[in-house]
Amino acid sequence: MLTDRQLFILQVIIDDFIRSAQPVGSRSLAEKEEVAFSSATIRNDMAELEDLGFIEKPHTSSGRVPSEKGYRYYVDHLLHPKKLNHQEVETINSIFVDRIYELEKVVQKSARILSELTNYTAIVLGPELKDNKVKKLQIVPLSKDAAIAIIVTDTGHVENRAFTLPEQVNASDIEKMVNILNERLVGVPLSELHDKLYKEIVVLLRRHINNYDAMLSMFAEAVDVQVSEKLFFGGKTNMLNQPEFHDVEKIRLVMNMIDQEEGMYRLISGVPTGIQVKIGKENQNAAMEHCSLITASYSIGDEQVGAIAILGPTRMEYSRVISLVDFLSHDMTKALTNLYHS
Amino acid sequence: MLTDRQLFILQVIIDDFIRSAQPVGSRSLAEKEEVAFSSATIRNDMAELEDLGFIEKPHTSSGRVPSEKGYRYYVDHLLHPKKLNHQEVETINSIFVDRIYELEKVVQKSARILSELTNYTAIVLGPELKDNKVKKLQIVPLSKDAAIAIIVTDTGHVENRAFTLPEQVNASDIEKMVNILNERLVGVPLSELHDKLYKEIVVLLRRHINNYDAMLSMFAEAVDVQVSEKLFFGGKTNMLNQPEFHDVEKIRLVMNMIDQEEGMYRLISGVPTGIQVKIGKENQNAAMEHCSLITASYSIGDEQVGAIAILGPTRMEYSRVISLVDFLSHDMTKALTNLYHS
DNA sequence: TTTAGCACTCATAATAAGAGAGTGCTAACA
DNA sequence: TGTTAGCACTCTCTTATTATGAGTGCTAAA
Repeated sequence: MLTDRQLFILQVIIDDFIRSAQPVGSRSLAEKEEVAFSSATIRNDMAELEDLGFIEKPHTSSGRVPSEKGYRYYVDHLLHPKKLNHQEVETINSIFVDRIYELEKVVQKSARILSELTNYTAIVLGPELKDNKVKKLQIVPLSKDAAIAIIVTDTGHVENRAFTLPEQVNASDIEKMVNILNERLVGVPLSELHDKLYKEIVVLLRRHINNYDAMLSMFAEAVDVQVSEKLFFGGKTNMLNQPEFHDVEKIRLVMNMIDQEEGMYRLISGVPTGIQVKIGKENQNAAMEHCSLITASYSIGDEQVGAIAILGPTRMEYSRVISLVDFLSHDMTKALTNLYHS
Repeated sequence: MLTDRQLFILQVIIDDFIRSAQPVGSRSLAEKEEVAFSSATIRNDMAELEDLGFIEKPHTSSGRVPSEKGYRYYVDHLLHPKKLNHQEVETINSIFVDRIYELEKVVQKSARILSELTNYTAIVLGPELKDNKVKKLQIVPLSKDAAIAIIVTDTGHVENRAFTLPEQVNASDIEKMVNILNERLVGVPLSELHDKLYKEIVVLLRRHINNYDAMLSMFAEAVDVQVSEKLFFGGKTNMLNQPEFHDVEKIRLVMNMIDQEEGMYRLISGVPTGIQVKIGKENQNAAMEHCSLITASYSIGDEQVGAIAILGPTRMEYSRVISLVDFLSHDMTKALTNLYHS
């Protein structure tokens, strides 16, 4: 069982290491104003903390460094949330002065600003579209055999995709089809589009359109493509500034990870509601072994639709980052809810 | 004046250095099969080449390294274009099996494949849109005061932007407006859109629509936003694999450069027709001091519309990269011209 | 004109010696 | 019993010293 003093020492060690990136020794700790014990006392407690696995020594006669378990305990029990200063609040709020229907821009800007505030890498998962409802469908023929399908959703998102026109389909067929689609599909959530097309629409098309089956399958395919949420990044290269990544070998893995959206997507999508901190190996990913990922979800109304994340070294300013991410996610939820849920 | 032998030696030095990244000495050169002179002879020629500034020594007693001037001469006069092998041709051609109207995808894929073939960073500037012609305009109201403007061009590109609806504008106004816009603007190049709106359309709108001036200015603003060509990247982190960038300081500048699209855009847009090689300081950019940039333009018909670029260390496989970039740019021109210019 | 030979240079690697920060342990102290 | 002072010990890091060797420039011979 840990004494209060030991916990205090653990906390000071971690705080210090987060600041300096240097192993911290008993002597330098004892010299701190807020620490009232002698270096020997601290050494005893350090030995205990090390036995329990909260801190470790890079080598026999060096200061101590927090272990992942130490960070974990720190995040779970020792953290006092850092209050954001006026400046920071201002900066975050400035994200939302933009025209809010330009959702992509807002999200993009969030990522940029968050990375600038933290000096880490920010990743924002744009709001999920599957619950967006169709506002308008359009087919624009480009040539004899190609056309563009356009879907506008109630949130102002526009999806478009090219598809091949079957033969024997003429302009009036297309017009009829667009009419039918709009009559029947406006208000339908994107996630149900495919089903509706094949269950309800197919019947109507059969009646009115030549070669309806080819046309429908082409269109459906165009529309069906996974409307995946998009990732936005800020400060992709910030990791290069961290002293623990002064070694090119270490950085390569991480940079590759960041740059290859797929892996990041897997990591970010499907985070639980609220704030989550994943430290080092907890990320279950070799590239992230020396990184921590702090995520926060945001919602429209009660439904979680996206996430914000900060990727930094395990030696991260947890307290400050958590506050920032928390604040932004709430702001985001507020803004989106106001917009789409009132 | 350089003798043939000196030029040959220069070429072998550069070829060797490109392969090994190590300064090359007279002895190791003399040992090569294709070199028939003694190391002493080579030393004499090297001294000459150094006097003329084509090669230099990192320090007094090390082998020689090509200077920028050396690379320049090499690229301009010594290069024998490397024939692409079957595999490479296949790979590049595979880019164009995709449905060609999915232009963004094709361009994206080009960047990826080019970076994989070269192990450098590939940048592709998507085709310019300013000569695209309007195929269809659409306004989709989202709420009382917001709407989405959509422009579809004849190349299948879809631009969309949110804008604020002025008060006193009702659904029938919008419908009228869309009709007028489509009647008058289909076939107009995007670059002339703004002018046409304010010269021809404004007159018509005045007659038919409430609050036409507010509506027009809102719409025009939405439509006016610079439809800037988009950059696509492949292998952003490939630079990390280059031994000359094993130092984090050096890499930071370059990575920042790559990541901040703006600078890259300035560098790539406005390249001349055909292949261009910019070596080191020729790029006029501190971050690119140790990099070379190989660019090739591609066209639709006779008109240059975009560019392909490879960014690598000055110690780049010029011969191979030039061939690849050249081949791809011609393929691209062919594909686009077939599509849009026939 | 080319090449062999040789002294010279200088980065790199290996080795040794100190300095210093930090530890663990013991014994004294409150 | 918990805390602290003292001290020997460990181990990294820095600096100095010394080979080692690849490579050069120069001279003289072929």
